[in-house]
Amino acid sequence: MIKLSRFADYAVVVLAELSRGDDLRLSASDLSLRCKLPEPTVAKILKSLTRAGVLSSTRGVNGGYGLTRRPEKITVADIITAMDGPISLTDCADSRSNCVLEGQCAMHGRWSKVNLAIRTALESVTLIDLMQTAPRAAMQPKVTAEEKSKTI
Amino acid sequence: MIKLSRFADYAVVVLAELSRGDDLRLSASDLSLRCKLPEPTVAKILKSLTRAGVLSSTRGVNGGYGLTRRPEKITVADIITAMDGPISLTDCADSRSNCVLEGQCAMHGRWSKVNLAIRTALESVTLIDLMQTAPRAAMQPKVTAEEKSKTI
DNA sequence: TTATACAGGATTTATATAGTCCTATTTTAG
DNA sequence: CTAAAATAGGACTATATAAATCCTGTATAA
Repeated sequence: MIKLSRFADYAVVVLAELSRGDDLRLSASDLSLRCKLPEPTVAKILKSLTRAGVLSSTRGVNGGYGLTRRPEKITVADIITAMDGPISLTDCADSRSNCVLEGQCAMHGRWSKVNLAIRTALESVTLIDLMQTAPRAAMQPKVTAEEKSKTI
Repeated sequence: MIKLSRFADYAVVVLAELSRGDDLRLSASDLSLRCKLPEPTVAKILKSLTRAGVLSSTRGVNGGYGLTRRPEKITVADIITAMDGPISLTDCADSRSNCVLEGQCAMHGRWSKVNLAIRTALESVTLIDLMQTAPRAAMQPKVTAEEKSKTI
């Protein structure tokens, strides 16, 4: 299905918040509050974005996350790749899951044109483009952070 | 997730078979045999493609399916739309599921650039393009038609 | 040296896809 | 006129994937 994963959508919201620039570094719990998204989920997203090199992290007291480059240099392709792995319409079939190189199996051969077209499309839109059209709301999670913390 | 649905992949295989042009019309069972895909699945795909106007159908004895236009006029976007519905990274959130018009809700506004870019990319590749790179094999279904028909 | 905050993995839960099957309708052949 | 062949459409079930949570470990600064 050609659908955005919920994580990728959340990631945009989180990155948009970090792009506002009022604070240089924000912790996972800060971002959870500001974006109104569940903290465990936000934490997971931040880790993925850090591993992908989109964010840098600082441990310890007053630690947190910050962008490694300016928002106009962060593309939708970067974000989706960070959250869901390489952008490819087909994850190579069955047993030969070590098929990473394109042009090696029939599937990749057949769909490589399409994959390239999609990647190019996603690389052409940046975080700035996404921020200009809308403020900061995301697909709502099934249970929000607030509801969850209302423990009797 | 930006992944092709299995149905969309199967559809390409089936359409490729119909594009060979040796026979004008082929039945669901014919296509199932030729493409080595389970018949119920093939039947379902053919129905969807017919409803979408990519195929025409004829009922009754000697009936079957045929292309409504030449393969170079059938785009990947046509096929994916037929199988999985409109190409949009976000199916509009929650309750307001009757939000069909873009620009009406924040989600669509935010992602409309990306949706457009992807649609354009998928419209630029035709069935002919897919056929030239690879012959006719698809992601394998978990249980193949042959195995299933080996009923003791 | 203790509290804070990130790192990474394991596990459960929910959702959406894939696959199958059943009944109705249409059409041609005999 | 009847029977067989073929599509139309929808309902149901199982399964795979994604989402969400939780737990343990490690680094850092006050």
